[in-house]
Amino acid sequence: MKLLFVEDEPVLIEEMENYFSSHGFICEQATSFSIAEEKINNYNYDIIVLDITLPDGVGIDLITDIRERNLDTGIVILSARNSLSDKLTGLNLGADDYLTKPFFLEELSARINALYRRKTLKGAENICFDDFKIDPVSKRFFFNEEQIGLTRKEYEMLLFFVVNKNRVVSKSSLAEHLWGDHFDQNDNFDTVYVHMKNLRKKISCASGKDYIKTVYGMGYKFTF
Amino acid sequence: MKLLFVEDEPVLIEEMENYFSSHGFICEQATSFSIAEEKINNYNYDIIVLDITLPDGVGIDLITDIRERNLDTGIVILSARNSLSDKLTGLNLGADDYLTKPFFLEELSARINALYRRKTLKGAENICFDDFKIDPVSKRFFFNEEQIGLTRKEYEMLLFFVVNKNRVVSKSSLAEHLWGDHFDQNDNFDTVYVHMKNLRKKISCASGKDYIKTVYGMGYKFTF
DNA sequence: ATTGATTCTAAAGAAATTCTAAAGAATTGA
DNA sequence: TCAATTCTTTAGAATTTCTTTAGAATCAAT
Repeated sequence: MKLLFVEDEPVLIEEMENYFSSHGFICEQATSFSIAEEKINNYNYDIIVLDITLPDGVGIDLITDIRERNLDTGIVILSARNSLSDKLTGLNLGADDYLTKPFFLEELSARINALYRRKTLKGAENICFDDFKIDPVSKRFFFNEEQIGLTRKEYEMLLFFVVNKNRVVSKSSLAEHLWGDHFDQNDNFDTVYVHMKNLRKKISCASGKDYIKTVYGMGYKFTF
Repeated sequence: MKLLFVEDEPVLIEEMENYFSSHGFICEQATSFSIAEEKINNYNYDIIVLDITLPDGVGIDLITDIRERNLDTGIVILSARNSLSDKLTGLNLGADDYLTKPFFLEELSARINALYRRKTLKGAENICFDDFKIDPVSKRFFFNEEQIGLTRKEYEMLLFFVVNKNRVVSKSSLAEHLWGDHFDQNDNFDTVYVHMKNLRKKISCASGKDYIKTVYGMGYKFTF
């Protein structure tokens, strides 16, 4: 679950990142219009929290970029002005929700969670393969109705593999997905290896099969 | 897949080389106009990333050199934020894409991959010949839908042959393509021979045919 | 604070790939 | 034909990449 915060106030953006990353979201920041534009055009986010007053542009203009790129991205608008017209323009352009500054993080959280629920509930009730079932709402994983306890990283990893089934997933893109900005190219893949090991073990303990193949020098491939 | 980075900022060029070589590309650097010119006139690259502001010349002037030499080379221009006219001239002269500095490596990556896809598949999803199929996205090779596990060198070698089908490929250009700068003219071709052997074996094991003919004293020729 | 769970680091060992070297086969041209 | 050159093949050494383990650091909840 990847969020992007577009906001120029350093204190607020830090607070949001802190709060949501500690609540299990993978977070990225964009502190200006131009940064936001570049990120939006090159990545997919599940939800984007968008301040509409930015030093180098009007946040609302980003909404069309977002919608062009991915119809499924949730958009929450933040505005200092409690102006009805901004709100309406934003919602008309395709924002999903609106919040007036100042606000409590808990309120933003409630809205993001609601949006997340709407998004995940919409198409995908449960993801099933063989005797496995993934419930994206409760973030749980089952084998024959028996729950397999996964940690957050393991769950995110599995979901990424399932979404990219039958495709070779490079370690870099896996790491980028799991750690976002915070994974840097010079880091080694030690932690990726460890999480892989643990995830594989849990899956094969339950089913006896190994669904994730290693593609030497390329990455991993999940098939079912 | 061979890239050339033309860029005079040492930090940036190192970052780019790091990033892309760890993502499976073969990379070379040119830190000045003159070096770039020399390389472009003597080697072929799949994609050239070209900073247009260089200490000893204007990068745009290289575009015509590149186009004269090889119509198929992808060109991505890097430019400072304000110089719109440069970008337009570049695109008019035959660049394929441009990127404004500063940028995220991931963005450059997205564009290079897009260009690569456009180049290698030109519309079609996969490259096919006889009962073989190459999927350039996941870098896999199939015979009758059965995957043939190739190592990276074998895969790059095969792709080079397929791209140059019906043409005699010299060992030098093959080595040049596979090892770039790191292959030096005094090296012998022992490893080329070994990889050839292994690639041929895998192909003929699957199909019973030998697609790669030896042209004594010249090189190899791939036909189908 | 203490506990327990998760995540990360580091290092050793395994496995796959890549390269080296050397011997033998094929091709060329004198 | 035969020497020189070029290419093929093989075996194994070196290197790179991946797995596994154990324990340290971090985080979360009591």
